[in-house]
Amino acid sequence: MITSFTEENYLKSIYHLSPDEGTAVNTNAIAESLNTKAASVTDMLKKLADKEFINYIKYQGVTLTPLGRERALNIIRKHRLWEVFLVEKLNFKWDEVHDLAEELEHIHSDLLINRLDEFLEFPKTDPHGDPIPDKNGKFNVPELIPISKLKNETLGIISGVREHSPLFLKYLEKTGLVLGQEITIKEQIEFDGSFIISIKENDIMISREVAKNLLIAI
Amino acid sequence: MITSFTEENYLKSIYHLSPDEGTAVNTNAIAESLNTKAASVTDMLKKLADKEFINYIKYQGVTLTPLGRERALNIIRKHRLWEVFLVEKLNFKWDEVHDLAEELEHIHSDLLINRLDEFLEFPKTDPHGDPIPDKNGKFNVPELIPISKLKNETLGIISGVREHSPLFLKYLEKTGLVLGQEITIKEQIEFDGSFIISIKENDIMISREVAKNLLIAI
DNA sequence: AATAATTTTTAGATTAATCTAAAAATATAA
DNA sequence: TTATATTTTTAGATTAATCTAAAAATTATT
Repeated sequence: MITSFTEENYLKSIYHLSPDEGTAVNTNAIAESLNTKAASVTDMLKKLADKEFINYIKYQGVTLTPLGRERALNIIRKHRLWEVFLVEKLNFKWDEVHDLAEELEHIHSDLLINRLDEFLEFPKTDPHGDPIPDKNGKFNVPELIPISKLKNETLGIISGVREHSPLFLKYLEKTGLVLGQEITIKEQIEFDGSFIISIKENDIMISREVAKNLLIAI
Repeated sequence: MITSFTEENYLKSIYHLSPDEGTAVNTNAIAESLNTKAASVTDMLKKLADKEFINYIKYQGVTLTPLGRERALNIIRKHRLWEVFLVEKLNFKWDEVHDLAEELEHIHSDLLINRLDEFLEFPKTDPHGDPIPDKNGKFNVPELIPISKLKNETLGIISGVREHSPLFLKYLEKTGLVLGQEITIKEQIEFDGSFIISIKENDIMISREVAKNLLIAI
């Protein structure tokens, strides 16, 4: 079954908005995430339901069918592998690759993406630490915890982000908060929820907002 | 000025159908090359003329404006660089890359394509011997001559093809008629216009049809 | 449980790209 | 040079994706 770029973006959006597999996703949430209107979403949901990519009951939101989930993961796989390519081979920064990957993810060829995977030596994560599904859609969800939930004196390695905006990523880069960096949580300031963490022998302060969006492997 | 995939395919088609810059291209020729109908072409020509990519006079065919030519060459540049990438880095065969490059050529980013160009070490030709325009749209047209126009005892190097169908390319590959291969024209058979050529100490026969589509640098 | 607020869907348009069929213009041939 | 053939354009529909405005359904609140 052929899918248009638009359909693929809807499937991806529904996937990303599902906290777990069974929970239904709202029309409005999809509309917001795709910068479109609820009426447009309803139209597309009917179409995706016809094609058996989603389970759709009027007014009740949607869930992905196994077929829809497979397709969504295939697109996410492509997105993340292209991101690795852009960063590893073409020297893009991690804050520059998202929009390009949004285009590249829609290139329709499993052979191409599997060759790319091989060329990149089967990376397990993308430049933001997000896991890359293998050709069968399987991937490990690493157990990452936001700094905001960690206790003082915890030692860990920066391994992912919850927020992918270029502004946030550039800030992290500038501050040395890059993937793989070891840090220690020193203390939380009660007043505003900000944190003092130590990184490379220095103590630095990060806001609660940053702490919530920086993921650590312990 | 943003261009849709469709508009880009029209520009590319018009470029490829212009034997030289001044000569107008017919509506029907475009329709045939894009597998569409003349009525659809007329509609699109009006649009491209509005956007100042082409000079269009009703019933008189079209030529590219400098802007249209620039855009066409930019797409061709992308197409050919992606083909090099697919062959050199992802181990595709020269008969497998066309359709993929048709998709990849529409990725909108000059930065990406310039980085790719650099990564590939600024190739001058694609896997079929076609020249790759540089970032300013400049390229050398190599002087290539079809075997069918060469005299006996001419020695030359296979450097391009006039026909890009996978069937033809696979045949060439199987027969050892690959880019860079040195050959000598031995004789032409008057009866059917076929040729006997020598390649790696062996004499082989190729049809007139093949001889017309195999380009040689002398 | 009735009312208010919110969410979602329907109805009816719009735009880009396409089509078929018919009309108009151009090119070719008697 | 008139008639015929071919090419191109116009007219009017169609499809995918979108929109606004209004109606319907669901959820929240008194």
